[in-house]
Amino acid sequence: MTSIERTLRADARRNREKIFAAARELFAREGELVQIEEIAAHAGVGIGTVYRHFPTKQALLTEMVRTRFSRFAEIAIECEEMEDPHEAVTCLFRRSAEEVEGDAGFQLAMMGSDQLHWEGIEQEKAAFAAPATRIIDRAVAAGAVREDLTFGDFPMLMCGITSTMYYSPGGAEWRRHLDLILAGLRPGS
Amino acid sequence: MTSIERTLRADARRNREKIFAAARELFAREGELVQIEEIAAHAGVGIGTVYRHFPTKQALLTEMVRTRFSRFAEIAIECEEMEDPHEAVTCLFRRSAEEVEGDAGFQLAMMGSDQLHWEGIEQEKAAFAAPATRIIDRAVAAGAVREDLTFGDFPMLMCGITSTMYYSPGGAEWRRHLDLILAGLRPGS
DNA sequence: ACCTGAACACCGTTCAAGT
DNA sequence: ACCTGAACACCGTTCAAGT
Repeated sequence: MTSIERTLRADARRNREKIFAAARELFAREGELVQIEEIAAHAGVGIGTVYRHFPTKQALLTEMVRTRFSRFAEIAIECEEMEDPHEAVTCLFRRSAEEVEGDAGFQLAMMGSDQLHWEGIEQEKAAFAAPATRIIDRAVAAGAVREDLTFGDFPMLMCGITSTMYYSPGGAEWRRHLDLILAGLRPGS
Repeated sequence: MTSIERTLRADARRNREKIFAAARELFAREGELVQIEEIAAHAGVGIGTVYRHFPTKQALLTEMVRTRFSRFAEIAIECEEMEDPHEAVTCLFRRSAEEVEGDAGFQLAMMGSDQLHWEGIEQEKAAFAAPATRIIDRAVAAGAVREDLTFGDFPMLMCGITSTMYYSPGGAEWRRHLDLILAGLRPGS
């Protein structure tokens, strides 16, 4: 709980949480198509209350992406514990992708994670980048992946996989995409 | 020139062309952010005239994507002429990607090329699919790429590469993405 | 036949009035 | 302090009036 949330009046904090939960559910289902009025209705508050807690629609969505994204650091840390350097890399890609599955809004966010759209989650990015970089560097050092692989490739490739999820929803087509990507990481290009 | 364009009054046809040219330029530069009013102003006509020629904004954009996309078939046919089966595949990916470069609107279209958004270009898709399928099947038969590669992988992978172009504009980062993809197509996964 | 732009609809955002 | 929803702004789309 942040200090802002701590100092909120009890009813205001409940409202904030209801708005957040509604937004999360609807954003996951409908992506950027969610309307503020719909979120407000679903949360049982007026639109003005939504704007009191989140200055813009974008700010609300960013806040949700932040919480979702923070899971990535945990995943990376878990993958890092794997013995085999190559399996750790595979784990990093696969589990990150699975985390995005089923949340259209989060997928959109991941597609543009380099972009201005999603400023404000720098801290979460850094918390993920540290273990993820170690995983990739270790695999490079062990000769388990192509020697020019860097952490910077991760968001780029993730963007591609996520695009497949978003534009070919429901199916498991993205797993095929992932497999081809992983094949491309093998050493000796 | 389609039969519809042929039967248009001379001034109407000129207007249609001006609208189309304006839309193409602005869509390439601004993507989906282009406003109809801006296109109309740039073409020197009223907004009503834009709607007379194209029933919706989406229809106008689809029409432009259609002309852009028709280049893909030509590219595929040229790539097919290459001696080396593997080089033909590389050519197909690289030149298709280059065709999309520098046109933000077209990139958006390619990202969702499987999707409803871009219905109405089936004919152009088929004209591209035929030579592209031959290129890929030939490379598979020659053992030049992984044996499970199919034409269906092309739009999926293109979607990924195009996402990198769109979300990391200007840079050549997408070429890195392409290189990793191509590496993933090598035989023996 | 075709063109025009005022008017309408929709949705993000603001703010005066209420508790 | 916080909540509410009518009102505003913006942009896609329509349609009555004009040539």
